[in-house]
Amino acid sequence: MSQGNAFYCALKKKGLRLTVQRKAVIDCLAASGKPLGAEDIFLQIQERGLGINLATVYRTLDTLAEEGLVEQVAMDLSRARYALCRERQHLHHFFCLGCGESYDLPYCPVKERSMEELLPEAYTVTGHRYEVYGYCRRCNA
Amino acid sequence: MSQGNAFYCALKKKGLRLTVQRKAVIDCLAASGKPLGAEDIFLQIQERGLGINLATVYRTLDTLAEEGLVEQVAMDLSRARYALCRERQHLHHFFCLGCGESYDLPYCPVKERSMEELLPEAYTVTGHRYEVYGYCRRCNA
DNA sequence: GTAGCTGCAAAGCATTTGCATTACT
DNA sequence: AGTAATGCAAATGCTTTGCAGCTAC
Repeated sequence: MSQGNAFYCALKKKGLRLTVQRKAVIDCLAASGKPLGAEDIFLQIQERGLGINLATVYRTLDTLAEEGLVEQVAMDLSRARYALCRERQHLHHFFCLGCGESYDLPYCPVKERSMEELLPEAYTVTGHRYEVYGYCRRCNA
Repeated sequence: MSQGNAFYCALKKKGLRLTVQRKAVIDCLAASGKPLGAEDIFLQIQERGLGINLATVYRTLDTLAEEGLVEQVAMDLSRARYALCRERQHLHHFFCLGCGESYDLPYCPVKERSMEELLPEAYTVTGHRYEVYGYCRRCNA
């Protein structure tokens, strides 16, 4: 409820309905510090006592992604993970291969060096993905 | 046969058998400029008249990936793509959303700036992913 | 000769879809 | 009221697996 408010508004502005299920998905992603898979979201919502269908979670994530409110993360190629998009900073993560936690990377390669100087002429860049893998402090012990 | 030779040797060195099917998969990836999915590889090998089973393609790609000879590419999260690893330069790609072609990126964010200066202390980096999406010259018209 | 591979067919999962019902606006 | 969204269950599609037969070494 708290942090998700901006996302509620964004949905309404786009003419989409603000349902209990959509709120729940947004809240869940907002509460979690790390990217979540559809099943994770489904289970967490159920734990909170709210009923929701897995198919609805998938459809909601699809919708949010289309509206640019959520982004797919490649961390684990065998299942899609999603994270809320933040306004100013890009979504770049460090993933701990030990505990699975993720931490924000305060660095975006595309921001630092313009793509134009790296690509042939007449190419257009519309997006990018940048993720780093390794072990966090705790798991290094 | 041509470019894949180094990969044949690598397999043998690791005590793995050099079968017709494994050669075919390596050759296919070496011949293609862009990352391929298992099905792509399967079809291309069949077109060349060689028989192979899809399951074998998957198993071969798994094996090659375990040995560090092949890398999964995140381009399309709905199906895994693979590319041969090259010795010196990292695997970073620009993907054209129009025609699906991929072009090598002559730039690696991790090489340019050491990760240590960007991450908290006692973190270890073992790998990363960096991919750029957009439109190539031809598709921009 | 023998362990490692392959082929085949069936199983496993994540994700999607069709359709009737429900509930935002 | 009307339409978009949900639930349910079945379908889809990529990927994996068990097992018997084959083959590289």
